Amino acid sequence: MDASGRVTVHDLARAAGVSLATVDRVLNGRPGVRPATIEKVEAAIADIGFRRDLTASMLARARDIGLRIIVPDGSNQFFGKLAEAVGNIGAQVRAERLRLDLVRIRAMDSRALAKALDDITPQDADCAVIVAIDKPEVHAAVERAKGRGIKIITLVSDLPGSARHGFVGIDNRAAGRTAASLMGRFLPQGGEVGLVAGSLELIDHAERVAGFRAVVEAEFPQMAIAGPIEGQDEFTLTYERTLRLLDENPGLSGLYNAGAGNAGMLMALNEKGLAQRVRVIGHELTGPTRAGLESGAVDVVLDQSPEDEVRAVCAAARRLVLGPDAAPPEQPIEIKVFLRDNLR
Amino acid sequence: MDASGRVTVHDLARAAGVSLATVDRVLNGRPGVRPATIEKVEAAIADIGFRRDLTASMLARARDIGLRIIVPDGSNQFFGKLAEAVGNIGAQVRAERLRLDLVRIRAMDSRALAKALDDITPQDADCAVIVAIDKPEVHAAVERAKGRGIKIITLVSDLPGSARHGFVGIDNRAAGRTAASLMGRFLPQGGEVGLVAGSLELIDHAERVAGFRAVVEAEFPQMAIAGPIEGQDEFTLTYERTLRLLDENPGLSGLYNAGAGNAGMLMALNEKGLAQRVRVIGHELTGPTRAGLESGAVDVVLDQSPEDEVRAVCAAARRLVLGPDAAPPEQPIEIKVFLRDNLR
DNA sequence: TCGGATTTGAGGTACGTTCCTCATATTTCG
DNA sequence: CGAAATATGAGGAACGTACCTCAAATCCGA
Repeated sequence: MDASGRVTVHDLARAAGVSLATVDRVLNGRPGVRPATIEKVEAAIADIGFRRDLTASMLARARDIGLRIIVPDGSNQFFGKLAEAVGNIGAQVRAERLRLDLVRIRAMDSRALAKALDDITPQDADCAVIVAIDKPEVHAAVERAKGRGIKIITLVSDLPGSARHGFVGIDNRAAGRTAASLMGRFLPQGGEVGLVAGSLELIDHAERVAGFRAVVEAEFPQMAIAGPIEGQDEFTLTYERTLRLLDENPGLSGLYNAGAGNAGMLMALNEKGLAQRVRVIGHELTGPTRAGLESGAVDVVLDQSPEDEVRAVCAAARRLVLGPDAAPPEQPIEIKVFLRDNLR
Repeated sequence: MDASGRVTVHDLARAAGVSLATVDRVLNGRPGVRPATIEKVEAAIADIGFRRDLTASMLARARDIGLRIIVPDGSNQFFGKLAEAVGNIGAQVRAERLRLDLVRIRAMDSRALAKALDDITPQDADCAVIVAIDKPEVHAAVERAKGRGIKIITLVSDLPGSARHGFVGIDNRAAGRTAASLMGRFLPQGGEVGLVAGSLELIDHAERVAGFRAVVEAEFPQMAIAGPIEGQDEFTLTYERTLRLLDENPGLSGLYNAGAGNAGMLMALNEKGLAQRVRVIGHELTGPTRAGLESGAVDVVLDQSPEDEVRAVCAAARRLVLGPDAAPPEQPIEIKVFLRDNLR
């Protein structure tokens, strides 16, 4: 240890009894080092407690870490906010040498997603971030990208069973359970609750619905469930199907929307004059849900903060590209619970 | 990857028509530069969009930013978690050249706090972090520390009207309002709710109680409030006073604890066999509240994450010591809402 | 044991800033 | 106007790591 108290690569080389060049090869995973030597260096790292100085490391590599973030396009408010968050956080992390570039593709189009992945060269980006669709062509494109040395992170929607390097998003089952737990307490003498989703073919929506169901069955047997209806996260479709749901179940006392079509659902509710009487729980703090909270039409919004998610993606990418101690340890994105009273 | 479209101090010097030395003087607030020259440099900064490269900056200054974090001692579970968070986050941010050192003093002892502040020399730390107590001796000590060039950040509990450089903590009024909003929905046909606090002389507790009251009066007139009782955040006192509260109000259907004495309150509740019947909302996710959520004795916990707060303190300190773009923009700590179903 | 392949060493430059010294230019004021 | 005070410039050495080149040492199989 030198006078500054800081353990440097030089100290490490001395401690391991090898040259600086070899230490560098080990630290940066370059080839041409015998396993025995690698072990010697790693032992020395643990021994003297070496930790790579990230500020120096970032400075020395003299290049950015590039992330290509692929976000579905369309009218979905949440993905709009996500894209916006990429812009905001991107500006902030530029000073830390992370470069975020955003690409938007048609929603639910797995071909377009695969093509966007194939388009990425190692020159473009070190890391690809995708909102996954669980289809064979996507799995294949992920494999190919990995073959080119590109790291893959799934965002919001995971790709189970694939070789992606990491996932950033909330636990959607827990979100559904939380919604049910609140709804059950809101309706202590029971009642009928309508379920709304975008599509049960979207893994996150399906998981929320399943979580909701599980808690209702286990803990609130006095509650009945109507639906789910599926509105494809589109305004008009969600509006129409909600209207029908309300007509068919005139005594409805609660509504849980596990999907994104909040505006349509709320319009139907308003039209029926039920906005204040029916307890409403929805997802994602966007224009319509925020307005709903403020007017009292919506009671609770469960939110996955796009900003937090983008930040987590940045941390994960740093970790993947620079090594495990380049970022705070991975921690799951938390589900935020908003009422009118704790809105920012 | 990028052919280095990077704007450096050299570019800045050229653009401003001054030397590198002068740019450095302006950037780091060193004396001996005419106002007119400073303006010239600042104009050039805006003009060419210069942003200081923090990785290089941190590397070059070759010293850590030191934070002295002063946390109350005692049986309060939350401050225990806060101290723990300082340890954890401290280990993480060492690689970013932040040095956190923790000092614990007797809780509620403003003299001890003032002394701890006076003990800090500029060699020890660049920045002092305190859980403030609103007393003259603390104000005075803050002034003296500022005089020595030490930055001051208040944590959890602010020091209104003082010269502290920043505050990190939640909006406690909003927390109280949120609790009331949930409680009101939990008891749609009204009922009596007991209020518990540590001490109304603690600003944060008082604000929570006030927020709770305000919402109940404005929106849930069918609800009645009993208390508040004050348990000094101590186990036995809170236990005894809760028992008395339950005896005097046998029909109580809700309990809101704005303070930290959750263990005592829950023990009383259990002893009366009311744990499942009474709706309970408390603060801070600690051992007792977590157990309460899991057993069903507690319905909701409002939490200010100590980890988030320590991280925010680090960001604020960086901003104070290195300049405004050394950290993400200041954003308030959010109130987290936990039910059993979204526990981590 | 030789020759080629692989592994290791030595040393340098670069990254963008901070902080230093010393010299020179400019301003201020008696 | 001249001397002292103040502003500015020029240049260089860190900070700790990455990445490069070239040479030397060591390994391995035939």
